[in-house]
Amino acid sequence: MTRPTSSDPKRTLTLRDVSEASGVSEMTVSRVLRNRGDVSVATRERVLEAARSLGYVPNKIAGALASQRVNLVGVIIPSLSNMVFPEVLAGISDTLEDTGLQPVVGVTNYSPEREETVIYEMLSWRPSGMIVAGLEHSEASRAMLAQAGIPIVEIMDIDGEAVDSAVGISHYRAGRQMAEAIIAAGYRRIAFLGTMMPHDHRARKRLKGFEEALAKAGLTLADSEFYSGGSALLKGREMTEAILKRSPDIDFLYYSNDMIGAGGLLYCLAQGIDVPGKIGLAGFNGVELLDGLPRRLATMDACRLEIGRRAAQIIAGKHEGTIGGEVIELFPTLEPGDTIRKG
Amino acid sequence: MTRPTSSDPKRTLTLRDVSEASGVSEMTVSRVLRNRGDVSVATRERVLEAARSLGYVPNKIAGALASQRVNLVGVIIPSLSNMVFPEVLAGISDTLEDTGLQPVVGVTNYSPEREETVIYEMLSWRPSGMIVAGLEHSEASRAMLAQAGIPIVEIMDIDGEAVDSAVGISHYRAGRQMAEAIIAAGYRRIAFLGTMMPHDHRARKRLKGFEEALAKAGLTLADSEFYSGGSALLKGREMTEAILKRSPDIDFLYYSNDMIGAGGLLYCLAQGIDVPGKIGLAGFNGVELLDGLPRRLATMDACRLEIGRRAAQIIAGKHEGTIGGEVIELFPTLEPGDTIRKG
DNA sequence: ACCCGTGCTGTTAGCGGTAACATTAGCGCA
DNA sequence: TGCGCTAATGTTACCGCTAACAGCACGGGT
Repeated sequence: MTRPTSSDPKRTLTLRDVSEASGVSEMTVSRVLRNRGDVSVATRERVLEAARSLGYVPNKIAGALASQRVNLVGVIIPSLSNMVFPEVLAGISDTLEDTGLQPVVGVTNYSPEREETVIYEMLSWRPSGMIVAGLEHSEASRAMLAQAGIPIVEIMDIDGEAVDSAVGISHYRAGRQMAEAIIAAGYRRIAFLGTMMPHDHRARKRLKGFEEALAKAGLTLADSEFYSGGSALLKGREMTEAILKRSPDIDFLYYSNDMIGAGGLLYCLAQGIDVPGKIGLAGFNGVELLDGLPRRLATMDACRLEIGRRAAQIIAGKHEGTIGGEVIELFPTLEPGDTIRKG
Repeated sequence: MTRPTSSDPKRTLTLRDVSEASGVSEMTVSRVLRNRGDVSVATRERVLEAARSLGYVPNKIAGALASQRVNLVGVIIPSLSNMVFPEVLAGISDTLEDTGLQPVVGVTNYSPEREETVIYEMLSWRPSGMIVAGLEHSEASRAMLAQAGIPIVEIMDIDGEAVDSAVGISHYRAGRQMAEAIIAAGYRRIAFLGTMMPHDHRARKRLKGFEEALAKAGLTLADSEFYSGGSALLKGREMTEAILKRSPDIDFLYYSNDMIGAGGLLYCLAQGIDVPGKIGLAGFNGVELLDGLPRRLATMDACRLEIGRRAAQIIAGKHEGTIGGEVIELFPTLEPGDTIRKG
């Protein structure tokens, strides 16, 4: 109440103010502002001018309530602190851009309880659709999503049952594929390094596929190391040091993500270890960061941008009409980089 | 209309459904669901049970319209694709967590026009407060924020005039301080490497402070290199190579962010250049990533978590009462790392 | 002349909640 | 016994906007 603000806004403006200022009914103002229905050029100009000069900002809350339409799409992801979800988001925003829909992000920190809360909060705003990372949710979460009566797209993963639609890759198969490539390249004493976050289902599925492919070749994991929290690059370095000290005969290190893989790579190079001759390395994700490394880490692109795009398309499409769940599987490409022996 | 969903939800539920199911008035249901006012234990139980079994999710749109209260805080940032804003966000979420307020993120991609749109959209949901990165906005943006009648906090930067409140550091002084430290360490042929994004005002201010401090010591930038887009780590490497080839007598490289600084560091180490003996390096931001590098890059912590926290506190506080803009300056600490000669 | 379509504008009735006030029952106490 | 008080619940009037329909002037076809 102290600082002066231009043209004292004691009360926030409504359609009525614009209507009075321009001498037409509220309804006509509403029509002008939404570009809907027929309005003569003259009144349109007059209304726009009035709205602009007053600094009117429509109240979407009232609008949404009256029209039963909300241009929001809820996007629920576990974390923002690694590069993977922002990239999915970018794909979503791009695609939603020219549909009038707008993404609203919620973060769960890999906690199912938190996810439940975030979904509940999100749904209470009656969005036009929801994009949720992963297929694993609490019973209550699944129920809420199923009941919501809006298109739901679960992303990243397709190894499981979707509530409605799904777009993603098979992490299980991604793990297998990487294992097969490693075995084909002649590595035999293979170790795994990853997170121990119990709720990173996708990392778990990759490991499962990986181990099964090893088993098929008569191999088992030679060693493994898990971490949680902290700087991934540093953890990668530390875990690599630890595992190589403990099991010096290891000839391959499979990391659950590129960031720790990069840490491991830097460690190996600093130690003068022959990569990929003596030890091979591989990560997962295809993060941009890797381009700047002294040597290109083998990895597997998780199709993040594409996943975002497809998910957004589904929402935007159903928004227009079609009903019915669809599951879209994308196929990651193995990028051998310079850290797996050729052939 | 094809897939079966549990207990067919043709129409979405309202208070009335819960009220009928539990035999009390809508008002009482509303009270129970919001924990407000006196309700007997018996009816409370009954209502909760009914709500739960129906799977009722309240409609916040209607609630917000009726109560003229929205528990959202708009957060507008230029980008999600470098680690800095997610960290600010983390600070904001943490602090908002137990205030009943919820952040909603908008991304501008460093475009003032986009920012204007995002602010407009955001305000049209009548949030309880807004947190906006930077002090530079279009006239229209500033006007909208000023008129909104809600607490506004501009973050990251304090070199300029705030619409309402501000929390941040002086990038200008941060640049000066780094220059002084570099000069004090005995470096004289100093180059700058950074983005050429015309809208990264904070990087610009750092450079300005940096150059002024050089000037005071009778120095000027020996060379400079700019980039845009692409993998920052890779760009850092490439720019470093380019600048060192062009100006081999450079003895210090000041990077506008840690990511390109890290790329430069990796390049120098790979080339066997004596760091910090022959060439010193410094970045800006204090990103976690750096912990995993072979050598710790000199940098300056931008207080990102703290900025987020303080901004959120201001919003939450004003939400409760106080009015009046406040400007909080935080002071980044110089972390010399291992890439500046000692004294 | 009549009717009907078309272009523009206004009126009415909610959307699904909540603030504020009204109502009722039950109780202690003078 | 009757008053005032509190606890528990209900009633009414919106919140700011939009869907749906109504009104009206004008013009052209028949």
